[in-house]
Amino acid sequence: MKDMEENAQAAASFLKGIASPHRLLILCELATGEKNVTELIQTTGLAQTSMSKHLTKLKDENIVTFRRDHRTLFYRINNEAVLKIMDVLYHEFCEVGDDK
Amino acid sequence: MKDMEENAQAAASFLKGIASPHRLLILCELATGEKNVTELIQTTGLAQTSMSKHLTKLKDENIVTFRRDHRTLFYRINNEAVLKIMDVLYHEFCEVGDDK
DNA sequence: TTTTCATTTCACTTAATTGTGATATTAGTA
DNA sequence: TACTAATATCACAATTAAGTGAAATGAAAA
Repeated sequence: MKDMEENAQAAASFLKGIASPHRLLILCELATGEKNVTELIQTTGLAQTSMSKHLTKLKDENIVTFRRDHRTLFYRINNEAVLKIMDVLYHEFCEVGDDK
Repeated sequence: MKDMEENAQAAASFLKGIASPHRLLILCELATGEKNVTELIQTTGLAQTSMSKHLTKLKDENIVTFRRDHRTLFYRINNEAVLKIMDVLYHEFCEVGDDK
Protein backbone atom coordinates (compact mmCIF):
# COMPACT_ATOMS: atom_id res chain seq x y z
CA MET A 1 0.00 0.00 0.00
CA LYS A 2 1.18 3.44 -0.89
CA ASP A 3 1.45 6.32 1.48
CA MET A 4 -1.85 7.48 2.98
CA GLU A 5 -1.48 11.08 1.82
CA GLU A 6 -0.82 9.98 -1.73
CA ASN A 7 -3.88 7.73 -1.68
CA ALA A 8 -5.98 10.52 -0.21
CA GLN A 9 -4.77 12.87 -2.92
CA ALA A 10 -5.62 10.43 -5.70
CA ALA A 11 -9.01 9.57 -4.21
CA ALA A 12 -9.91 13.21 -3.68
CA SER A 13 -8.94 14.10 -7.22
CA PHE A 14 -11.16 11.30 -8.48
CA LEU A 15 -14.05 12.41 -6.28
CA LYS A 16 -13.70 15.98 -7.51
CA GLY A 17 -14.19 14.60 -10.97
CA ILE A 18 -17.69 13.51 -9.95
CA ALA A 19 -18.53 16.21 -7.43
CA SER A 20 -20.42 18.59 -9.69
CA PRO A 21 -24.15 18.66 -10.35
CA HIS A 22 -23.59 18.98 -14.07
CA ARG A 23 -21.11 16.15 -14.26
CA LEU A 24 -23.44 13.94 -12.23
CA LEU A 25 -26.19 14.72 -14.72
CA ILE A 26 -23.84 13.78 -17.55
CA LEU A 27 -22.92 10.57 -15.78
CA CYS A 28 -26.58 9.71 -15.24
CA GLU A 29 -27.10 10.02 -18.97
CA LEU A 30 -24.08 7.90 -19.71
CA ALA A 31 -25.19 5.31 -17.19
CA THR A 32 -27.96 4.38 -19.61
CA GLY A 33 -25.46 3.80 -22.42
CA GLU A 34 -23.02 5.70 -24.57
CA LYS A 35 -24.03 9.10 -25.92
CA ASN A 36 -22.48 11.57 -28.30
CA VAL A 37 -21.67 15.11 -27.26
CA THR A 38 -24.59 16.68 -29.09
CA GLU A 39 -27.04 14.32 -27.42
CA LEU A 40 -25.53 15.14 -24.04
CA ILE A 41 -25.86 18.86 -24.74
CA GLN A 42 -29.50 18.42 -25.66
CA THR A 43 -30.51 16.29 -22.71
CA THR A 44 -28.64 18.30 -20.10
CA GLY A 45 -29.11 21.77 -21.57
CA LEU A 46 -25.47 22.69 -20.98
CA ALA A 47 -23.59 25.02 -23.30
CA GLN A 48 -21.28 23.34 -25.78
CA THR A 49 -18.08 24.79 -24.37
CA SER A 50 -19.09 23.86 -20.90
CA MET A 51 -19.97 20.30 -21.88
CA SER A 52 -16.65 19.90 -23.59
CA LYS A 53 -14.80 20.98 -20.48
CA HIS A 54 -16.77 18.65 -18.24
CA LEU A 55 -16.08 15.74 -20.55
CA THR A 56 -12.39 16.61 -20.59
CA LYS A 57 -12.34 16.53 -16.82
CA LEU A 58 -14.12 13.19 -16.75
CA LYS A 59 -11.60 11.85 -19.26
CA ASP A 60 -8.69 13.20 -17.22
CA GLU A 61 -9.90 11.27 -14.20
CA ASN A 62 -10.38 8.10 -16.26
CA ILE A 63 -14.07 8.12 -15.52
CA VAL A 64 -15.16 8.11 -19.15
CA THR A 65 -13.68 7.27 -22.57
CA PHE A 66 -14.96 7.76 -26.06
CA ARG A 67 -14.86 6.29 -29.54
CA ARG A 68 -15.11 8.20 -32.76
CA ASP A 69 -17.71 7.38 -35.39
CA HIS A 70 -17.16 9.64 -38.40
CA ARG A 71 -17.08 13.11 -36.89
CA THR A 72 -19.12 12.24 -33.85
CA LEU A 73 -17.58 11.27 -30.52
CA PHE A 74 -19.44 8.78 -28.40
CA TYR A 75 -18.65 8.91 -24.71
CA ARG A 76 -19.21 6.15 -22.18
CA ILE A 77 -18.49 5.40 -18.54
CA ASN A 78 -15.26 3.52 -18.16
CA ASN A 79 -14.95 3.05 -14.45
CA GLU A 80 -16.44 0.52 -12.05
CA ALA A 81 -15.86 2.64 -8.96
CA VAL A 82 -17.90 5.51 -10.31
CA LEU A 83 -20.85 3.21 -10.97
CA LYS A 84 -20.69 1.93 -7.40
CA ILE A 85 -20.60 5.46 -6.04
CA MET A 86 -23.50 6.50 -8.25
CA ASP A 87 -25.44 3.58 -6.84
CA VAL A 88 -24.81 4.82 -3.30
CA LEU A 89 -25.80 8.34 -4.31
CA TYR A 90 -28.94 7.08 -5.97
CA HIS A 91 -30.12 5.40 -2.79
CA GLU A 92 -29.20 8.42 -0.73
CA PHE A 93 -30.54 11.23 -2.90
CA CYS A 94 -32.91 9.90 -5.56
CA GLU A 95 -35.13 7.28 -4.00
CA VAL A 96 -38.72 7.98 -3.05
CA GLY A 97 -39.19 9.15 0.49
CA ASP A 98 -35.66 10.39 0.64
CA ASP A 99 -36.30 13.73 2.28
CA LYS A 100 -32.84 13.63 3.76
CA MET B 1 -38.52 11.13 -6.70
CA LYS B 2 -37.54 14.75 -6.73
CA ASP B 3 -36.33 16.58 -9.76
CA MET B 4 -33.07 15.28 -11.25
CA GLU B 5 -31.28 18.61 -11.05
CA GLU B 6 -32.16 18.99 -7.41
CA ASN B 7 -30.91 15.49 -6.66
CA ALA B 8 -27.74 16.16 -8.61
CA GLN B 9 -27.21 19.36 -6.67
CA ALA B 10 -27.65 17.64 -3.31
CA ALA B 11 -25.47 14.69 -4.27
CA ALA B 12 -22.72 16.94 -5.63
CA SER B 13 -22.74 19.05 -2.51
CA PHE B 14 -22.38 15.91 -0.42
CA LEU B 15 -19.54 14.63 -2.59
CA LYS B 16 -17.75 17.96 -2.33
CA GLY B 17 -17.84 17.44 1.40
CA ILE B 18 -15.64 14.38 0.95
CA ALA B 19 -13.64 15.42 -2.10
CA SER B 20 -10.58 16.81 -0.34
CA PRO B 21 -7.40 14.94 0.57
CA HIS B 22 -7.41 16.43 4.04
CA ARG B 23 -11.02 15.61 4.73
CA LEU B 24 -10.49 12.07 3.49
CA LEU B 25 -7.59 11.75 5.91
CA ILE B 26 -9.83 13.00 8.71
CA LEU B 27 -12.54 10.54 7.71
CA CYS B 28 -10.03 7.69 7.68
CA GLU B 29 -9.12 8.54 11.24
CA LEU B 30 -12.76 8.74 12.26
CA ALA B 31 -13.47 5.44 10.52
CA THR B 32 -11.52 3.74 13.31
CA GLY B 33 -13.68 5.35 15.98
CA GLU B 34 -14.47 8.74 17.41
CA LYS B 35 -11.62 11.20 17.96
CA ASN B 36 -11.34 14.59 19.54
CA VAL B 37 -10.11 17.60 17.62
CA THR B 38 -6.66 17.64 19.22
CA GLU B 39 -6.11 13.99 18.32
CA LEU B 40 -7.15 14.68 14.76
CA ILE B 41 -4.76 17.60 14.56
CA GLN B 42 -1.92 15.43 15.82
CA THR B 43 -2.50 12.46 13.55
CA THR B 44 -3.14 14.49 10.41
CA GLY B 45 -0.70 17.33 10.99
CA LEU B 46 -3.24 19.95 9.95
CA ALA B 47 -3.28 23.40 11.48
CA GLN B 48 -5.87 23.92 14.17
CA THR B 49 -7.86 26.56 12.31
CA SER B 50 -7.84 24.48 9.18
CA MET B 51 -9.04 21.38 11.02
CA SER B 52 -11.88 23.32 12.53
CA LYS B 53 -13.05 24.48 9.13
CA HIS B 54 -12.90 21.00 7.66
CA LEU B 55 -14.91 19.64 10.55
CA THR B 56 -17.46 22.40 10.09
CA LYS B 57 -17.85 21.46 6.47
CA LEU B 58 -18.25 17.78 7.33
CA LYS B 59 -20.88 18.74 9.91
CA ASP B 60 -22.69 20.94 7.40
CA GLU B 61 -23.01 18.00 5.04
CA ASN B 62 -24.22 15.72 7.85
CA ILE B 63 -21.23 13.49 7.41
CA VAL B 64 -20.04 13.76 11.01
CA THR B 65 -21.47 14.72 14.40
CA PHE B 66 -19.86 15.23 17.74
CA ARG B 67 -20.49 14.94 21.47
CA ARG B 68 -18.94 17.07 24.16
CA ASP B 69 -17.05 15.56 27.07
CA HIS B 70 -16.00 18.34 29.46
CA ARG B 71 -14.29 20.81 27.15
CA THR B 72 -13.30 18.30 24.53
CA LEU B 73 -15.35 17.62 21.41
CA PHE B 74 -15.39 14.09 20.08
CA TYR B 75 -16.27 13.76 16.44
CA ARG B 76 -17.55 10.65 14.71
CA ILE B 77 -18.86 9.59 11.32
CA ASN B 78 -22.61 9.81 11.18
CA ASN B 79 -23.41 8.71 7.67
CA GLU B 80 -23.79 5.28 6.08
CA ALA B 81 -23.32 6.53 2.54
CA VAL B 82 -19.92 7.99 3.29
CA LEU B 83 -18.73 4.69 4.70
CA LYS B 84 -19.85 2.89 1.57
CA ILE B 85 -18.05 5.40 -0.62
CA MET B 86 -14.91 5.15 1.48
CA ASP B 87 -15.04 1.41 0.99
CA VAL B 88 -15.15 1.87 -2.78
CA LEU B 89 -12.28 4.36 -2.60
CA TYR B 90 -10.26 2.01 -0.43
CA HIS B 91 -10.46 -0.77 -2.99
CA GLU B 92 -9.69 1.63 -5.80
CA PHE B 93 -6.86 3.64 -4.30
CA CYS B 94 -5.43 1.92 -1.23
CA GLU B 95 -5.20 -1.79 -1.92
CA VAL B 96 -1.94 -3.50 -2.80
CA GLY B 97 -1.22 -3.74 -6.48
CA ASP B 98 -3.47 -0.80 -7.16
CA ASP B 99 -1.24 1.04 -9.60
CA LYS B 100 -4.28 2.47 -11.34
C1' DT C 1 -13.63 35.30 39.42
C1' DT C 2 -9.53 34.85 36.94
C1' DT C 3 -7.04 31.79 34.21
C1' DT C 4 -6.39 28.18 31.10
C1' DC C 5 -7.65 24.73 27.70
C1' DA C 6 -10.14 23.21 23.57
C1' DT C 7 -12.20 24.77 19.85
C1' DT C 8 -14.54 28.05 16.69
C1' DT C 9 -15.05 32.35 14.13
C1' DC C 10 -13.16 36.43 11.67
C1' DA C 11 -10.66 38.84 8.15
C1' DC C 12 -7.93 38.17 4.63
C1' DT C 13 -5.10 36.01 0.82
C1' DT C 14 -4.29 32.62 -2.63
C1' DA C 15 -5.68 28.95 -5.47
C1' DA C 16 -8.99 26.16 -7.91
C1' DT C 17 -13.49 25.60 -10.41
C1' DT C 18 -17.01 26.93 -13.45
C1' DG C 19 -18.94 29.29 -17.17
C1' DT C 20 -18.75 32.03 -21.59
C1' DG C 21 -17.80 33.91 -26.30
C1' DA C 22 -14.54 33.60 -29.80
C1' DT C 23 -11.52 30.86 -32.26
C1' DA C 24 -9.31 26.52 -33.66
C1' DT C 25 -9.28 21.74 -35.04
C1' DT C 26 -10.64 17.65 -37.31
C1' DA C 27 -13.35 14.84 -40.24
C1' DG C 28 -16.67 14.43 -43.63
C1' DT C 29 -19.48 16.61 -47.69
C1' DA C 30 -20.37 19.30 -51.96
C1' DT D 1 -10.67 22.70 -52.88
C1' DA D 2 -14.09 25.17 -50.23
C1' DC D 3 -17.80 24.26 -46.86
C1' DT D 4 -20.08 22.52 -42.96
C1' DA D 5 -20.66 19.74 -38.80
C1' DA D 6 -18.98 18.16 -34.38
C1' DT D 7 -16.10 19.02 -30.90
C1' DA D 8 -12.08 21.09 -28.45
C1' DT D 9 -9.18 24.94 -26.90
C1' DC D 10 -8.18 29.87 -25.57
C1' DA D 11 -8.62 33.86 -22.87
C1' DC D 12 -11.05 35.81 -19.56
C1' DA D 13 -14.55 36.86 -15.67
C1' DA D 14 -17.02 35.21 -11.68
C1' DT D 15 -17.60 32.13 -7.99
C1' DT D 16 -16.14 28.99 -4.59
C1' DA D 17 -12.74 26.61 -1.75
C1' DA D 18 -8.66 26.38 1.29
C1' DG D 19 -5.23 28.06 4.33
C1' DT D 20 -3.50 31.36 7.96
C1' DG D 21 -2.86 34.47 12.09
C1' DA D 22 -5.49 36.86 15.36
C1' DA D 23 -9.32 37.26 18.20
C1' DA D 24 -13.47 35.22 20.34
C1' DT D 25 -16.15 31.74 22.80
C1' DG D 26 -17.31 28.32 26.20
C1' DA D 27 -16.36 25.19 29.74
C1' DA D 28 -13.56 23.68 33.33
C1' DA D 29 -9.86 24.50 36.88
C1' DA D 30 -7.37 27.24 40.19
